[in-house]
Amino acid sequence: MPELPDVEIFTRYFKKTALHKTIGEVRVNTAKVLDRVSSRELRQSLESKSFAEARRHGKYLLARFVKQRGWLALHFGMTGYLEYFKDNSRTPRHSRVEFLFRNGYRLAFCNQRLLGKAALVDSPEQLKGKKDLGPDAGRLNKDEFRALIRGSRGAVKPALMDQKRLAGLGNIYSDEILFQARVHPKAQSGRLSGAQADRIHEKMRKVVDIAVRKKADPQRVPRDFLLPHRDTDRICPSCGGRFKKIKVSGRSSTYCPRCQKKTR
DNA sequence: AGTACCACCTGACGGC
DNA sequence: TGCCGTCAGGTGGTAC
Repeated sequence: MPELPDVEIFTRYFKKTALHKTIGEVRVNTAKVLDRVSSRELRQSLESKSFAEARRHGKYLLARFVKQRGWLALHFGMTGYLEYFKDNSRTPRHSRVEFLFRNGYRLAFCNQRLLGKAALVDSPEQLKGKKDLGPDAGRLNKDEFRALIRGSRGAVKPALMDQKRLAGLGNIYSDEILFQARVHPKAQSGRLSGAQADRIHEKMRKVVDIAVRKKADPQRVPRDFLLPHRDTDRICPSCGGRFKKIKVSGRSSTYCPRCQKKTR
């Protein structure tokens, strides 16, 4: 599930539940999710420390811990989420790493499929450098976006999803943004008009903003979004036509052939 | 610089 | 009921 809006919600959840509490123990249930850090190293870095702040960049959650400098970086893959719960309640099924606070609660980093990652980095900047991440999609202004999107060749959808260009958008929200901007996912990025680029930017800001306000819950976004129709009736809320499903650079893409023409 | 394909994983779902 | 292929909102690597 996790794209920018989801990770934003996770970050807020993390802030509410995990900041300023002493970590008594770190439990690694599935070492596979550790990215270039051993269980031992993770434990030694975090035990008897606490998280002092958390932020998000693209699809990453970053949490700074204190009494020694360092940041925990979480990437959620396709099926990741966080769960904060009381020590004596049932552990979530796919809990891979757990932070056991001294207050008797735990935070679990859950992942059904093991595509998520937990890593330690020196700083958010170091992570951005290491992963070559572009600016966050939620904090990109119109001119930056225009230059970015028109400066790339190939189809517009893979450009939106390219984390090196701009960080945070994935398959679902890229489809949503292009639907609202009325641009075909295979439209050539470099041939977009200034007006089209600006429209995509405007919709990107709008979609991200609303999705976050609706807690990234597809059931709660407005009915004129693509999202609530994508896995249900597949009827375009704008024209009443059927959505089409195609592959665009290997990812399944849903769009409305009547509302989203390649050229306009 | 693009794209296409594969790999990494688990689990749900539909067809037979 | 069971087996099988397909698909899923992630990234990273390879080859062309």
